Amino acid sequence: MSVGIRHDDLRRRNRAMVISAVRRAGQPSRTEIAATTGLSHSTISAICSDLIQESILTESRASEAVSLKRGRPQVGLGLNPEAAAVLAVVLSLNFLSVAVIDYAGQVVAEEQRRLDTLTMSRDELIGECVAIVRRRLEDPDLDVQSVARIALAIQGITDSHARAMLWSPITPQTNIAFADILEREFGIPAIMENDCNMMAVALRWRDPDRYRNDFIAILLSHGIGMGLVLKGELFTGTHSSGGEFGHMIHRPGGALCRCGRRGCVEAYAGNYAIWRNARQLSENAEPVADVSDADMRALAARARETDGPEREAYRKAGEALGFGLGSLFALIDPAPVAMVGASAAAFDLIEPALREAIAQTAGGQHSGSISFDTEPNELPLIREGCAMQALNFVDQEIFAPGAQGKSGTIRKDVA
Amino acid sequence: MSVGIRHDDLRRRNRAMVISAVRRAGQPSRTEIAATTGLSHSTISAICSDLIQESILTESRASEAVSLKRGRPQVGLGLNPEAAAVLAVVLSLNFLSVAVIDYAGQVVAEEQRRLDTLTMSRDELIGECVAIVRRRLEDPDLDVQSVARIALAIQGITDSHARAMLWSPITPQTNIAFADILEREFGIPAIMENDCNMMAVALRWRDPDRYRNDFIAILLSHGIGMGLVLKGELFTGTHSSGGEFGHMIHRPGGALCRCGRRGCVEAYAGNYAIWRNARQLSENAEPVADVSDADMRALAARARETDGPEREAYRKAGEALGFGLGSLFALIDPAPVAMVGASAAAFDLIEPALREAIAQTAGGQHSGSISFDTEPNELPLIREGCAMQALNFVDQEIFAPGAQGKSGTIRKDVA
DNA sequence: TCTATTTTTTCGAGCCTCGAAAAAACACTG
DNA sequence: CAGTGTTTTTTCGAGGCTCGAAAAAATAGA
Repeated sequence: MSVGIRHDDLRRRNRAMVISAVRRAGQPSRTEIAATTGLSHSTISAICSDLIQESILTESRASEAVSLKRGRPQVGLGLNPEAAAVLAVVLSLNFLSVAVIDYAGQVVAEEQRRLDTLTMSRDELIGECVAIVRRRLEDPDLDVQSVARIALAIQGITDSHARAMLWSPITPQTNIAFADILEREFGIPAIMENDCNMMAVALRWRDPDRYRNDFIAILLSHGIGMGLVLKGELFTGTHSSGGEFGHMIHRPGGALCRCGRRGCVEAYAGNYAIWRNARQLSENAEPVADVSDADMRALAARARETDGPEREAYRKAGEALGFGLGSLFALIDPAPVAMVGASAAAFDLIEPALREAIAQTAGGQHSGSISFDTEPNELPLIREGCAMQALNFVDQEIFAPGAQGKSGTIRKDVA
Repeated sequence: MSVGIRHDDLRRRNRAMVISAVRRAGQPSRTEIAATTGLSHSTISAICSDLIQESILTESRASEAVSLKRGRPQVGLGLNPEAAAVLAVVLSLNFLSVAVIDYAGQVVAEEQRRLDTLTMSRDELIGECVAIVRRRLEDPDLDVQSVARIALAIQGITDSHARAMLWSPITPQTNIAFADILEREFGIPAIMENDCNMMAVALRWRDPDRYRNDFIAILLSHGIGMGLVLKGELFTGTHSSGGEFGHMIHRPGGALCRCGRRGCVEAYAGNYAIWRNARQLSENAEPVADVSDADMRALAARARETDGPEREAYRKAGEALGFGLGSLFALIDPAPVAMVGASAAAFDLIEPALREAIAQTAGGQHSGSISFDTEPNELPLIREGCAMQALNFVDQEIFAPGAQGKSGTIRKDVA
């Protein structure tokens, strides 16, 4: 069962709260931090003075704008960019990218690389990931000592401990424990995340007003993915990254899905499915491996022009997404939705049928109030989410325990 | 955002841990509690001595069995049955029941009553609930002062704050704030729970080995309901009790559901749907209001005898449940399932088609390892769950803060 | 320069948990 | 039956943490 609270946990947790308050607010004063955390001014003062001593926070004498008030001006506190750095690695179809992000969240270096992920061997794939990380770590401008975390996001299913890729559409390989591999290779804590989950994390940082405690990020791409935040927490399955919205069943025994099964939402709404329907191929036709963004754009253009099979294909996609969302809403209640990925640019073609379908489901009672946002470019989102997830780890697990907390970590390992 | 930890929270939380350790373990010694909570012996000793002083725990000199060891014998600690009492009220179709449960979890009194919920007016329905509670509270054997919580479970949708029934199949009335009504009437904290959620809570208390952190309880009755526990927490929707598994879409535009929509899982697997299919009525036929348990048993008997429309009706039910579970498993990964309710007695007729359907879904890869338990009688489960939920509230919210904690509660109200 | 105002730090009080040692309560042994 | 060993529980002082109140610091306005 859950464990009792030790006395030393208290400081650790409150330090964590202060750090995350600073990360969220940007340049808050001690007074503002006290207000948002509910802790007393004296406690905040003590914690902040520790954190500054440890070079985690910096005083940014940010009197500038706000000095309209009388009284002693507030001193803004900021994250010290040099306190740490993290690496965000994103592996997607035929594409590998890495970014080095400082502790304040700014990108300080990046590198991108085209690969042929579908045909690479297991060792080649791992080798490329290790190599791109190594090149960044060998950058003379980077203090390797400061790199505190590597986060790797991949399209596909990861395990719930965020250690391994279990399955991915971008490679025939399965069960690659990327997190363990990178940790062993570089001696830096690493984590393996699902791409759609990272999209959701990033959306929350980008627009916390809209994407607060409960929302859905759906990736409309070659396949269909989902990142789900419920009650302020990233939702994951019990064993895997979960949230395989694309493989909920839309029509039992229906169209052939890339996963080999039939009737999945993806088999109607994935790019290959839209392509297949637009071409008026059989629902049993083998899904094509890839459809270029240009081809999809052409398809969408044609659908907008004439009421032919292309438009019908998008309609079917909308219907599948709508009934899928309806079933999802039956479970979790309606929530704001972000449509991400190339096909989000064609959401105008998808939306009517989608809304019509939702209206026929349990979520339908609020179908008018459900709002959709679109964001055609998923890669920056995934990278941002990755970076925030990694920085969050540094905040909570490395800096919150503090210097003597390290002995605490060791004790935990021993126990 | 989440709030910092005050110093006084520490004691409150650790008291809560001790209380829940005792509730779980039955008669643990101080040493055992120290082991399960991870707190030091001295802390446990201090907390226990407080709790005994406050008559929340009792020392039960339970040397009896375990005195095979040398050394000072352990002193068992138990919950003091007289420390408090709770009321568990269960409102289901044409049936209202209440039980008084002491702090140790034993039923000390109960009352049941037949009603005609479908035709009762709003005031009559509320009146019956208030009256049955009042009769229990007026029982001279009961110390009214000790009643610390009323939990009311109802078939249907409740709100996520557990205050009101939003919609229920047992009555045409909607939006009844039962929790507020009972609180105002009796001045006792009350809560409004969903019946299936309470089933899940009870299952976990009954068999914590099987129903630990992730599992599903499905009610097979006139309608189809679900209680879901994920990561050790009862899963609820963002606005409502959520988990409306029965209204996930099985076949878009399909059979007419009791909710007025089409193609819901329930429209194939609810008693009325099985009845409708067994009678070979149209899928558009209006759902009947109720099918007696005897009729359903006769249906099942006939389905076991001959391969006619009855058997086919159960097959369709299994198929709908299977594809529904498959979609659910796509979202949360497979988990143990308990089939509860009268139709669980016919699970032998449902299971083959259910497993066949699951095998065609994303959850299918583990379809062999998914295990189903059946429990035909839902009412005792719901009442148990209600009682545990109420007792848990008393543990966490009343006894954990302790005597001076009450000022804390007041301060919270003010803030 | 003085005053009012707001932010931040300082300081002592009050709790809480912990480890070590002591006390308690028994079984076993000769 | 007294002495010894063992295990559980309590006691006690040390060390931390947060809090409120008061003091100090830093500025705008008069």
